[in-house]
Amino acid sequence: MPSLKRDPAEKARARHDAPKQAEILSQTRREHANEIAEDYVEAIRDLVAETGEARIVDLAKRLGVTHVTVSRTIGRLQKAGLVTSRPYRAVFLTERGGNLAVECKTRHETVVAFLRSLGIPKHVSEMDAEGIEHHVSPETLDAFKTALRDTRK
Amino acid sequence: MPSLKRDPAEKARARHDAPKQAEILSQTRREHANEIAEDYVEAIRDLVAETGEARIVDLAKRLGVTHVTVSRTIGRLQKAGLVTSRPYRAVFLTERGGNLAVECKTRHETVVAFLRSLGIPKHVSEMDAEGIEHHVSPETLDAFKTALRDTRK
DNA sequence: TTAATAACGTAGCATAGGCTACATTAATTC
DNA sequence: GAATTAATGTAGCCTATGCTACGTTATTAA
Repeated sequence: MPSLKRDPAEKARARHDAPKQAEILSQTRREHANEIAEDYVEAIRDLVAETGEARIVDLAKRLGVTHVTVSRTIGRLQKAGLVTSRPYRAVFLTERGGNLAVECKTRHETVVAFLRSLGIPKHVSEMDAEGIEHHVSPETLDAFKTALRDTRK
Repeated sequence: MPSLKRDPAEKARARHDAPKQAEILSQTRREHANEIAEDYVEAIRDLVAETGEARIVDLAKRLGVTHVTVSRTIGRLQKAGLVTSRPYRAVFLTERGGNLAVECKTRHETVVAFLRSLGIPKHVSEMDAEGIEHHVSPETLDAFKTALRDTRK
């Protein structure tokens, strides 16, 4: 019968790596909060590069959500200082938003190139990179770049 | 002055890859829904292996959230058929939950081993793997395994 | 056997991120 | 210049995932 108050020895063992694991998972959750911001600034940057401006409808199409969701999220990004927006006008990146976008873009490209270098097909690389890129630390990104250099040699 | 109805040519260009990109991002969002389930079944599996049962408090400690969050999530996992639970009792995995846990564990270990093989330090590998593992397709996982085999040769 | 306490449950709040339905604004067009 | 329509905004709903505060249950210990 499982007891409500467990053997302290077992508890200690169970808890041994718990704080460390908890910290890792908390960190991963924190990263997730940034994923959407990164996806948005990347999309805004692309649209501005392609058409000169980022309209809410086009962001909605590119991100696969409704314009309502985009509109609300843009409000949050504006509060976060990543974009500027005025009612019924296009959205643009602030300097901070632009820097983040560039960082995301290069990181994305590195991850895709690295996966491709492992022989993974293009569409799979693109798909996986979209999820992976938000969880790649600078150290790991460097390791990817190094591996790419070595492959090309 | 930005116009509300844009040049159709520019619009078409902007929208060119939008559906594809939207689908990728939607898929990534869908994956996210499974991430927490995977983290939970892994934690439950570990606790059962270590102490014979998975109590809510211990899950809370390991996952870095309060027991309330765990309790509610366990309810969802039960509805999803991944765990069994009764009030004031420990949580256990169903067969499906167990299978998922094993799959997650081996995938996690593969990702960590692969990152380690790139020269990335242990703690960084563990940290990044926690985020990356949920976004690794079977193809990419195979590529990781192959790369590991080649490294060891 | 009763009191203490650890574990768990419940109520209720917050935020993020989705949605539909409908109102409003601004650009185009007639 | 008025009508049309695309783009945007607003209201309101949903789920998931966090939380605190407080009540309840079950085990342990006095």
